[in-house]
Amino acid sequence: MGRAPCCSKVGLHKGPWTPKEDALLTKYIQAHGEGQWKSLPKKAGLLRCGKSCRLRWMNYLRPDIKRGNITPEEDDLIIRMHSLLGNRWSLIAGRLPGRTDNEIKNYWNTHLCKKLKNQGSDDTNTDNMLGSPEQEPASENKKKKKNGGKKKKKGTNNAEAPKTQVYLPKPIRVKALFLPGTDSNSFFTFDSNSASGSTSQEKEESPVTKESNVVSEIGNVGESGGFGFFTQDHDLVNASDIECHSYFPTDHGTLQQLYEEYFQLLNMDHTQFEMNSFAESLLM
DNA sequence: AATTCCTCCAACCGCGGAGAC
DNA sequence: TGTCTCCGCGGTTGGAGGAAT
Repeated sequence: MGRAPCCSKVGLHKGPWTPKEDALLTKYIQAHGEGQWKSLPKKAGLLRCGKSCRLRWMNYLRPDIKRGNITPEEDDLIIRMHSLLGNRWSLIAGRLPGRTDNEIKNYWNTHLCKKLKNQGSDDTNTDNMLGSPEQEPASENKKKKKNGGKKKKKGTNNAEAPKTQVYLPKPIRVKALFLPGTDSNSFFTFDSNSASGSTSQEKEESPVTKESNVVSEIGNVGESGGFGFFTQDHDLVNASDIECHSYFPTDHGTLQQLYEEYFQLLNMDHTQFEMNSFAESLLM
């Protein structure tokens, strides 16, 4: 007995948005701000569910949305971020100002997946990424569907696809931090999470071992648009303020040093950061 | 010109986390 | 502590439009 779709209420519109609906939504949000999505449609005079309104606003109507083709620089960044983070579209989108997670997800599924396959890269196989589930391009799914394939439900394919053993605490969403007075590379997104959140199965392997793997993976990222890290005092240090601001350190000694610094923080009982945070912080 | 196939992307669906109660 | 509601995310679908036959 599944949950009823949020738009199942009789009389609510579904499908493409009309210019009139867009105008109503935009006008309302400009007057009252975002949020309260549940009650927003009623107040704005829209026959839509709140979820639909949120999606429309976030993906298309927001004034800071950048429309148009993905640039080669963005393309490159998406590939590198994806190799590190897997299908964390919102995190990747957070690194690309004006781009939405939906847009990046679509772009990945339609362009990059294909491109990387043609290049013989294994990056399309997300099994080796940080906890991302295996994923096929949308077109592949569609072909399956056309051949009589059924919609894959979350959590129903565990028996078929063996779970990866990669340690991955589920991240908690935290708003991106904007460090004033610097360029767009200076903002910094991180996840905070308790390292104790892992399951007994996940604990079988030492976090040190797994995190070391992540560090070695970071080493493959190559140059990145700046990064930041935590100091012992937990201050954020913006990479643009330090010498190596534009390039990721590629020598293992530096990486090892950063990793050890991170691991010390892990051992502090009041502040524990998950490995993803570390990896992300290095990327930012 | 008609039909089929393929690609792209806007939008929907279901799930899980966080916070309120 | 358990339940409920809201929000946000990732996966998936469906249709429009272009390309190929």
